[in-house]
Amino acid sequence: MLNSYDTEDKVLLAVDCIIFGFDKEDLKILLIKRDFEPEKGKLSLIGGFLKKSENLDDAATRILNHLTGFQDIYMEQLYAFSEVDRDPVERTISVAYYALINVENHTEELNQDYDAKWFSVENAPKLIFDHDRMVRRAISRLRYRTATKPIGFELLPEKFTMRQLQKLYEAILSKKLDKRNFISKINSLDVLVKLDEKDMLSSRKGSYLYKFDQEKYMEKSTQNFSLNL
Amino acid sequence: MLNSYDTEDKVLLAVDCIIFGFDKEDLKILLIKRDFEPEKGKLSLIGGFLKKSENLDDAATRILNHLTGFQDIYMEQLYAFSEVDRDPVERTISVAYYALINVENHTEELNQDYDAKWFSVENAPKLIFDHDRMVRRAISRLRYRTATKPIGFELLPEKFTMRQLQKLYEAILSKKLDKRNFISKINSLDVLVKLDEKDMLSSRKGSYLYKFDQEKYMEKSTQNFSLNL
DNA sequence: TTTAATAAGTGTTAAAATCACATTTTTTTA
DNA sequence: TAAAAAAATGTGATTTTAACACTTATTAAA
Repeated sequence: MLNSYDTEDKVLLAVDCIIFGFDKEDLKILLIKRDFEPEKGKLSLIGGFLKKSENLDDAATRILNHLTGFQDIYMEQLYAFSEVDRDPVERTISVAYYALINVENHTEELNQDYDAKWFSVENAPKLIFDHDRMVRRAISRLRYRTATKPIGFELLPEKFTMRQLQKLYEAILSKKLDKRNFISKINSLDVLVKLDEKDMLSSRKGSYLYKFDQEKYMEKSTQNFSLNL
Repeated sequence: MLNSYDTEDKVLLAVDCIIFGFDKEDLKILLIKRDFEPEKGKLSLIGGFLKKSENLDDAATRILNHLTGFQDIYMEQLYAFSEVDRDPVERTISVAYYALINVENHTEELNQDYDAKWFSVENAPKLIFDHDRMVRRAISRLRYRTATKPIGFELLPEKFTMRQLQKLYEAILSKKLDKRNFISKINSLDVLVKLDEKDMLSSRKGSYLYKFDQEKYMEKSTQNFSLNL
């Protein structure tokens, strides 16, 4: 059956995922050694192709789950990369997504069939194709997101200290923050619950653990706010 | 020649353009009556398909130029829309772009072969497919952009009054602004040049015309800044 | 020619937000 | 019991933001 679209070009649509993780100190990204030509053996983002039967969000979720085993992950569409020669094999447009996860909770479930490893975002290795550009754009989006959504929490374990939360924001924004000012700004968001429990690993005194107030957190995630750190 | 991508699905990649214009009072978008089935006769964004030989930015520019005659227009990629059934004819992913133009300067050069007309963004008509969603997302991006780039200027004639600039920002943000505060914030951006000329159309006293300082403007457009209105 | 009308132009002040900054507390281990 | 280590906590100065009203320049009408 003919239709007016029949003379148009069709292309491959890739989905590449920038997976951010945090391990108490540094912001990391998950990379794999590409196991097919071209650029076999080089480092690459986790990626795959869109199927006709799914939308891009679903494809991103499927690809992430397939290559890592991760489920229920925060993902957001980033940008479509479309330079004509970006993939030497064939004309491919790639829609990048970024995801946020907590390294600790997810490292054991990492699917070992694929050689995925965490790399620090600072001094990251060179990636194939235009994947470096994707990472740079993802970082810049992530920085913006911290100012509009309570996003950083996705990267932390369920219970965490203020210090850890601050380290996370410092890693994302790549700058030092003042402890007292940070705490009062975070508290003013009104999404945290202070627990009676202390974390005794980091100091002799021990530091209080926090978790978020699920309800308030969901509320703030759907609204917009402004957090200037 | 076979390669590892051969078993993957290929899809049509559309590019749809949200073209914002400003006519001294209201923020508008340019729409066309679709002249082919399905949904023939209904209102739609300006769109077309990506060719294998071009990237998305080039496709957006080509499509805009072809359907309107406009050239040298500010465009920015917005988002990829990919619901499986978004286009009933065939699986199509659409990457939306938005553009900003000055209605006055461009209405005469509007290509009359296509039945393109300006519609107010407030009380806009219902559009085909998911084009309404695209418009909503474009407005929200545009609002954000006003806070980070000297973007609004693309929508004004070369010489304009402070009043016109304020009206533009009011239309984009959909709220009233204080005249004195607005002027001082704009001036602090340091991109405007006050001319000796006055616009005598709007009042008996006449109001000074401004243009931008090209050099400073370009500087600020590439940097980021923060303008809270 | 005087007056009425119209939008333009212009500063100040109070309130709120931001930033810089240092000491005390708790606990463990030597 | 003293020393060490990180946690916890508040204030004051500065900057930014927001609210607010009268005077000026000009033209058209009386």
